[in-house]
Amino acid sequence: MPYKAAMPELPEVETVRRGLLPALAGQQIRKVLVRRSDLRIPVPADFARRLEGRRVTGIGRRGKYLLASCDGGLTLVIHLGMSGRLTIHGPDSAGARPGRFAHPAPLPGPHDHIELLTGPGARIVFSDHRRFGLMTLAEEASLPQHPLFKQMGPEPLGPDFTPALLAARLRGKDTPLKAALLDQHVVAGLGNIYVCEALFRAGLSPERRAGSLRGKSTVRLAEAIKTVLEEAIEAGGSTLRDYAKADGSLGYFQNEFRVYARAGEECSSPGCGATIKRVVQSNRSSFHCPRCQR
DNA sequence: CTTGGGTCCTGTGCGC
DNA sequence: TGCGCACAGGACCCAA
Repeated sequence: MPYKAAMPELPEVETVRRGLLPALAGQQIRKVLVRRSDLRIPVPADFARRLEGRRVTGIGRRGKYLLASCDGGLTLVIHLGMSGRLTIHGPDSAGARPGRFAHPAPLPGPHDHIELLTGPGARIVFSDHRRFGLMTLAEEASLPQHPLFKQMGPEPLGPDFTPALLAARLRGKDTPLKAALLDQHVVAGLGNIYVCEALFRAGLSPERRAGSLRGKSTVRLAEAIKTVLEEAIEAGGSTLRDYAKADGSLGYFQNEFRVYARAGEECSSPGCGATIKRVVQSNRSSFHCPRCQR
């Protein structure tokens, strides 16, 4: 099965965050265009009015969500869903750096739903042909209580994410490990690709009951999750320097997948020799090595 | 409470 | 060459 496009999971979102920083942080949002408001969560009717004139003070990330802090305590919340893209355009004249910005500015495409204008010709375009993504606003002070974040699990790259914490999150769960790790309430930011890859690196079967992990397995899993995410961010960062779009889709980490989309290929583990299998769990493909992963 | 399945959306790639 | 359909999947929603 050929690899198609990068799905925005934590590493891709982090790559987008870093790519967006120089174009948006410190800038004033002068004008907001909402061409379509029927995203996963409807864009609020007062979205443009509340955002226009604010200065972006920083860009953070929580799980797969981007959080653009604006002055006045307002936060622009962005989720890329499956197919969301943020493209940086302009500016028109001074400062345009070929290869860094997409230019000249094309006419808006049918899936360019929201534009943030930051200067003459300078803008950030949010496009999402499947409209699984969203853009909305929230008061920064109330973000922890926001429905999107209130129940969200720990950041896997945060200092709190220890094997003990992971063990506590998985304890008592009767679901397969695959489903448990896809659940954003257990750990934030993992999607199908990195769950597959982390489970391979940890030597754990995606069909293993989540509550059955003990000591060393939990340690291996927590370390595998951190390692695979860090490696993917590193790969994304290395390509971001060279390409125009802050969409996280041009990373080379796809070449590093050891099981994802590799059904039928030989396991890359030295001396294993088994064939990578694809099984369907929760209507999602799970790729794994039946010999290395128990 | 937990768990699992359906659903949304549209571009891509395959078989016939 | 064109048509129809399976597939990709993040996260919400609801039923059991």
